[in-house]
Amino acid sequence: MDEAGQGDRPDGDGALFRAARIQDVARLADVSTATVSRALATPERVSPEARARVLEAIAKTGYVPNPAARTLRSQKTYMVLVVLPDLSNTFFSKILRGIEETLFEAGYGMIISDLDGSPAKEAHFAAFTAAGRVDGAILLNGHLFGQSRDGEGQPARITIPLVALCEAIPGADIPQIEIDNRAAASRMTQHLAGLGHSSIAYVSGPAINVLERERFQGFKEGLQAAGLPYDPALVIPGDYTIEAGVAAGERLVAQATRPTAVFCTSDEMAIGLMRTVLSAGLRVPEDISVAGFDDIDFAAVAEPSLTTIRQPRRELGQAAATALIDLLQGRTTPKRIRLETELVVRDSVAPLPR
Amino acid sequence: MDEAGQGDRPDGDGALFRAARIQDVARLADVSTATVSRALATPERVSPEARARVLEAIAKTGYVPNPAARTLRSQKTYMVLVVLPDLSNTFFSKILRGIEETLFEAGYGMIISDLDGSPAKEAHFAAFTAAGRVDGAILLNGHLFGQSRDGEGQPARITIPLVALCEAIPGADIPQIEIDNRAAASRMTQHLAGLGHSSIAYVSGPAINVLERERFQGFKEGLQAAGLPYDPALVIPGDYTIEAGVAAGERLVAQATRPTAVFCTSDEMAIGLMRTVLSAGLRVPEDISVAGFDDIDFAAVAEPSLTTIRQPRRELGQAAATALIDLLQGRTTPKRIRLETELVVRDSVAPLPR
DNA sequence: AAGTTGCATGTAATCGATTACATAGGGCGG
DNA sequence: CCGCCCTATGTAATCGATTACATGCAACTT
Repeated sequence: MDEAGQGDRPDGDGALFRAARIQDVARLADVSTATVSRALATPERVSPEARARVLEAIAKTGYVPNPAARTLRSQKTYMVLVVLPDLSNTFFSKILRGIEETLFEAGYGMIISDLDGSPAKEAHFAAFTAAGRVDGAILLNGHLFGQSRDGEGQPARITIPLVALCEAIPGADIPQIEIDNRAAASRMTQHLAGLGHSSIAYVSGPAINVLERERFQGFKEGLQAAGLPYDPALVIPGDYTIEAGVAAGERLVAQATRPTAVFCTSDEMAIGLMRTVLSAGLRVPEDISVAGFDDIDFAAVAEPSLTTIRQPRRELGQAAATALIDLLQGRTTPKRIRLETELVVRDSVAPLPR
Repeated sequence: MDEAGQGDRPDGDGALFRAARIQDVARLADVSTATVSRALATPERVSPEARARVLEAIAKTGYVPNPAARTLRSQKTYMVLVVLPDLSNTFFSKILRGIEETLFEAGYGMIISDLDGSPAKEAHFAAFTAAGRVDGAILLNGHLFGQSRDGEGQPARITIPLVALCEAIPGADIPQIEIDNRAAASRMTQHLAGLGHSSIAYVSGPAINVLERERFQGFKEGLQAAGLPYDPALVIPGDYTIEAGVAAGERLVAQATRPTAVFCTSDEMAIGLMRTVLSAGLRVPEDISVAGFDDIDFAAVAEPSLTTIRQPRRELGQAAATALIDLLQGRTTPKRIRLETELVVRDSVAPLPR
């Protein structure tokens, strides 16, 4: 054994505490460190007796393998990087929870990077992955490291498994987990049209965004399916934020002739927009119907409650984590996973009054 | 398809790509690995010439120090654990952003643990810190590892620096970063009373919660300062969620005699409550004034917009991260940091009509 | 009975940095 | 001119696990 009482457990005398190492466990169980390691990693390759002694010694010492040492040797970190554009956005945080849950169950930890639109951070995290700090990454930001959103620039040389979540990354040969944005947008558009609305405004996301492109496509398809013409004048630019919704609302109330329905491509925008048009004295849905997208928690308690498209956010996170874990553990995973959305009908949309 | 293609260096010859190690840099700069290490960690202890050669070699090779090796030897991870009760809650996610920002600037990474009320996860993360996976932790959950919220149980032996954020941890000798919940609640109560309300309901947080205790105390103090009696019948139990607000609202509308104002201790509850009372045909604020707490983004666009207490969430996160970094780097930090809140007057509260 | 196979285990190399200690050389005081 | 100190640098130990390889032994084959 070590000097005097080896590391001295404090339970009792308050001596200095030193975490147990594999060596301590090995000594206590009267086996080699190799056997301890095997008892944990590949129990079937160790005799039941040895295993029992090892487990007992581990329980007694409170041994926890040192992750740095383990990583250094095995080149595995059991850490996953999650890259997202805005941590403070409700939409992402529920997805994160799904990710975290699943990773946790599989024994992985999660490191979060809020890019915040900063190229410096992006470079940093690219180096991060290159340095072997994580085994894999889930990208929620719609583009690869070092590449701008429109696909320009050299993607950094990342050699670890990646998974794209929500925003598909065009041209990247990695699994994509998403919803069918086009179909969902089309469905909502047809829902509005089916209620008699023929003048439907569309509040967009950022133009470069993949989601936006798909939803916009879906919007146009929906119009077409309903036999309505597409009028570019009814497209109001937005960026998914509450403020953008407020701005869009101001633009609407200022107009002489107004659409009878507005399809906002995020609930935040829908809520901001409703707020503005209500303040201007219009009624929702009597004077104007408003639809959202995402079904965030506040959609159900907005005033009026918001008709929207529900995205299974938690499940999206879980699916992405599962896909990544599959890759990390050498299994295969589908290149594209699409989860179902749901049209949630509430009070902010009404039939066009006669 | 892994071999041959993936893993080999695209720039040029297609030789196998292997991340540069300190050895490679040392060779290229014609110095020892010790000098490379010193050139990075303590540049002033290396001659300018050697430093220049090292930096050049690093640029050329794209060398990034292997964190596992560094950690193993130096016992520093440059990682911070953030423990929080609910990742999907808007309130926390904005705080997280403040934390992440500050940690990032100081060269630290962030690992997030969403406890989700699970003791198993808690044990896991306690082991996590014990295993030296992080240098320090920020606790947003109001209690120490292994200790239930009411302070029972042995706190796990955590030997790394900790900081408590938002929810002070009674009895723990660690820096606490928070707002003055009592003063803020008292202020809001007096605001309501000052508008003529003498029957003010209070929708509480979870009873065991430290925030709740302080806010409740502040509520009672505010009543007293305004010369109003405290009536236990006007206290409605809640837990900060939208659903709790909805439930509280249902309870209110069912009552024969109603208070003229309601102070909800979270914006989520206020919004849920408003929704319910509005649906029941009451008007806010004409029939009943509603106040919230936190000033989340949706407070400003609620219908009506919500009078509330603004917590500087981003700054809280930044302050906690700064305090922790100070501790990690051997500096001292105040035991208690209190950030200012602000009473935000909007439309959900009105003077008591004559 | 000799040879083969395979299991359980131990020995020691290894991962890639940091850092304690050793050493060489240059400047300076006496 | 000698010795001392200080600076810059190199050598090698070290962090704590995993794992390639070696070994001993029992069981099984022929």
